[in-house]
Amino acid sequence: MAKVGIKDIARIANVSLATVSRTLRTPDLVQETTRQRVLDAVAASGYKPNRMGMNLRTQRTGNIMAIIPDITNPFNAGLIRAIEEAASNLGYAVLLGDTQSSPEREKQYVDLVEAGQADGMLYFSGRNPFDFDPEKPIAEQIPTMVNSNEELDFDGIDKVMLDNVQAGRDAVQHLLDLGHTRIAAITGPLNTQSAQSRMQGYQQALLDAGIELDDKLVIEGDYQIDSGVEGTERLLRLKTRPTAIFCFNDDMAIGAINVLKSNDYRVPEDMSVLGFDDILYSTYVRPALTTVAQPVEEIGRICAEKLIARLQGDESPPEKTFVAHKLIVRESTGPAPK
Amino acid sequence: MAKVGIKDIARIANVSLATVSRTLRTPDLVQETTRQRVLDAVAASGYKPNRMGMNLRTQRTGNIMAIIPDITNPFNAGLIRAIEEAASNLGYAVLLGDTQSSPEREKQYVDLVEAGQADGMLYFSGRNPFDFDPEKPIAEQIPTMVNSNEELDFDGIDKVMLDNVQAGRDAVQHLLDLGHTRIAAITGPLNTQSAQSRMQGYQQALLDAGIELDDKLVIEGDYQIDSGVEGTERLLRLKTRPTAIFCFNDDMAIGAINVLKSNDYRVPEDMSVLGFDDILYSTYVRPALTTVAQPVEEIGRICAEKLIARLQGDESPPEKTFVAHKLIVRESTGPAPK
DNA sequence: TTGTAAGCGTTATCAG
DNA sequence: CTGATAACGCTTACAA
Repeated sequence: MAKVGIKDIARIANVSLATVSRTLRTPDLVQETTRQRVLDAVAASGYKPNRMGMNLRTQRTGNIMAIIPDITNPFNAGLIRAIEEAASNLGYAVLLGDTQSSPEREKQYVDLVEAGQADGMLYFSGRNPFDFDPEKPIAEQIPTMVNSNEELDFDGIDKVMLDNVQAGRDAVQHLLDLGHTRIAAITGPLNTQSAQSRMQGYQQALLDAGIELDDKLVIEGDYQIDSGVEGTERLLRLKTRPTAIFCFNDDMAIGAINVLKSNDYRVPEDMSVLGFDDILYSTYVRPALTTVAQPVEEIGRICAEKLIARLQGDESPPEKTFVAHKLIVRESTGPAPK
Repeated sequence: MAKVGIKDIARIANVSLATVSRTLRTPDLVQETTRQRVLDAVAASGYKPNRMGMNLRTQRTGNIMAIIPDITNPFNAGLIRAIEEAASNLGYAVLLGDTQSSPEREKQYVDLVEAGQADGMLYFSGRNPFDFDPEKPIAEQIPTMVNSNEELDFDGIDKVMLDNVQAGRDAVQHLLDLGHTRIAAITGPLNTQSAQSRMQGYQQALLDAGIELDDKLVIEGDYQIDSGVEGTERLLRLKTRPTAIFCFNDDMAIGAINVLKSNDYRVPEDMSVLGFDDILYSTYVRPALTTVAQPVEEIGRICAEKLIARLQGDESPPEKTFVAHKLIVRESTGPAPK
């Protein structure tokens, strides 16, 4: 590309560099006729102010970085879309950091932000990538950020969270209400806060209902379809089988239903399956998935808007915003078999 | 964040700015003892070279931008993941531009690249966002780029493409082989090159088999689940119904199967359904989807590697790389009903 | 209203 | 092997 710079415009329009810059940034400060001359030159030459120069001078990039475990998970993809939408409306571009849950990759992307490649970041992991001094104020040691999905174990930053304990309770309560007593769980990785909390909700609901916990009915998954498949296969081998399976996300529930059908179980007549997230496909699976919906659009939007507000000078104390989950009853859950 | 700069390091290590920079970029040029002193200072202070300064000076950002219609489409998400993976291995970060197929958003992201926010771009749309002079060499008028998925109507850039005509033929031939003669198509948007080409393949296969084309059997979709739903509903209302539906992507096929089941059709006994893309969910839908697979991982990787090779000085003539599709027969297609 | 000039944080050139 | 210094392209005091 033939590079045309601010100097060229200045020469063509016969003004100084400053005037060109002002015409583009603060047109009011520039006389009508001069402004027009400059704009004409810009249009004629197709000049685009160079971001690198601009970024360095203004100390901002106009980028925010989203650090996320896996973009092929539809929940995450929806999140990114919502973020992208909100950010774009506010004049920011989104840098994507897909980490495949690798701590090294997480650190690597955080480094990029700390080096000024982005003005701030959205962090959807529970692993602390920083190495800060807990004695000193945290805000001064880390980049501007919002944390969501998986909660970090320190305060002093904005967080957008779901009440996963209550969500877990609600899910199990729905199954209890349908008369189930042997309720299995295929969890997420148990070193994540989301899975731990849902697990806690699961246990609380059962205990409150006077049902004894059974280790055999809890299987650790990894939020991927395959682990729903394997988990369900294991459950079906048990001498006393469950009558319902609470999967900690929809992907695993889809895997579960698949195995059940392959083995001639009717869902929900023989076995109820409950998911989590309410991804698009949950409506189209047969039977349609009963699931705990997370408000993806809202989460993504709030995250982006909150971060950008901070970048634009919002100094209010960091807060934890809770978003509401909602049980969506479709066809994959039904009364416990006799 | 307390900003520590190259100056601070220079002071602490008692060397000049230049030496600090050299220690980090070209350690070989620096004496062992000095190097150690600098590295110690860097480690102690947690110094990260500022990208903005670096970018401006070196005239590169280390970013590539991926401009894509919709990240929530699993095929696109897989593409982005593959790109991200390959780019990250080569030391590049990926800027995401989700355009929701809006021409304005496409232009907007291209502008960002032209302004130097990224070193090059991957462009997955068929709409020309440029305003170049066809007389002059194109390469000098547009940023370094690779085009894929939907083909742009000009040459002189690298492209990574599927043979959509042949893929369409193969899909229809599979249905013909099963004895189907009334084969419907739910297409993508007919202003896209991918849909046009698949359509062409569809027509060719039918004509070659001596089957007359029937406009009523062709319905324009938009690659979203809903349009598969609506398209199928329309087909079912026809006096003489088709016995097979070729959907131009898997999402629409999933929508189609859903409608069929709701209306008590057995798939594939009463109606065959064929998809395109081979997204992850196509294995888990019931019946599992017969589909034309695109090698997503390969496409993403090639795109990223090709672009980065260009950015690193590859001057070979632009080429069009073809990737191979593959018909994957699962359960959603079967012999035509009598 | 406009121009001059400093400076953002690097890297690269050129001496020493 | 190391240091001084210019330059990358832009914005923004400050001066005129």
